Amino acid sequence: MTTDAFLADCRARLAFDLLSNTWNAVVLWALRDGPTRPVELRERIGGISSKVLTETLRRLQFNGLVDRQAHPDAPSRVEYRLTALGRTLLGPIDAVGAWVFEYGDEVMAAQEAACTPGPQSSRPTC
Amino acid sequence: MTTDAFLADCRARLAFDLLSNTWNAVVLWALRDGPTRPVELRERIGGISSKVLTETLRRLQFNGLVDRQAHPDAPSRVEYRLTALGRTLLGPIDAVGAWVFEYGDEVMAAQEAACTPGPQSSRPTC
DNA sequence: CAGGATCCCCCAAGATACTG
DNA sequence: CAGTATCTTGGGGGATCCTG
Repeated sequence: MTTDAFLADCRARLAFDLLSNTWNAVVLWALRDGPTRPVELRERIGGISSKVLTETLRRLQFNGLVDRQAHPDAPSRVEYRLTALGRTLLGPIDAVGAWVFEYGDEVMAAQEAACTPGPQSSRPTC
Repeated sequence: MTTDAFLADCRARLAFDLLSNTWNAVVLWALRDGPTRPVELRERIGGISSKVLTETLRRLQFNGLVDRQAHPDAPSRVEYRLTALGRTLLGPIDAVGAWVFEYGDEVMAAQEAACTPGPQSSRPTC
């Protein structure tokens, strides 16, 4: 369904660009349970630097998917949360996530099968 | 649903890595209607160089999502097609695609709204 | 704690040209 | 037409240090 035109249709690639970052989807996902502070996010996610996290959040903000809230009283207390728009993206993200839990093994198997003469994977070592 | 752990769970990020390329999803999509030759693919997709297309196909092949078939008689006749595994990814991809057709405008609106003082988007001009 | 400023690396992706 | 070989580049992403 949807449309046959991912192809050359610039608009259609928008979403892929949104998910074409290492961290965008992960951060969105990490925000799914409500407003969260950066520290919290970093703990949940693991392996993301503070700098990159900030960059990612800014990017998501720019695309209207995430909302920044500086706590009035406390100085160093900030929270980020999904916007209504951002929440709608959880569906598709979940679809992708579900796929991995079902077929991830097959992909890894295929990788190893082709590994001896192997070229480049999108994530060689894991 | 699925799992809360995208986070630090390496395996969970596999799928995102698969979709974290500019062309992976697009090419998979372009293959949805059956075996296709490279030329055909390039025409359908538009804006992809032969080199990058080949790279992408190799990558998808390596992950077991795509299948290469050299035509026996004709020399320069090759076809690529989705494997069974690759076909299962069409679902999630479609979910993402559907999302864009529903909410793409809102994203673009958000971008323009923030455009005057705007930082970087994942696709500034389109 | 939030997050800016720097420096550096790497590689996906573009352009171009060439072979079978 | 299919595919490879080079060369180049933009920018994502890591590490580190420093501030309000």
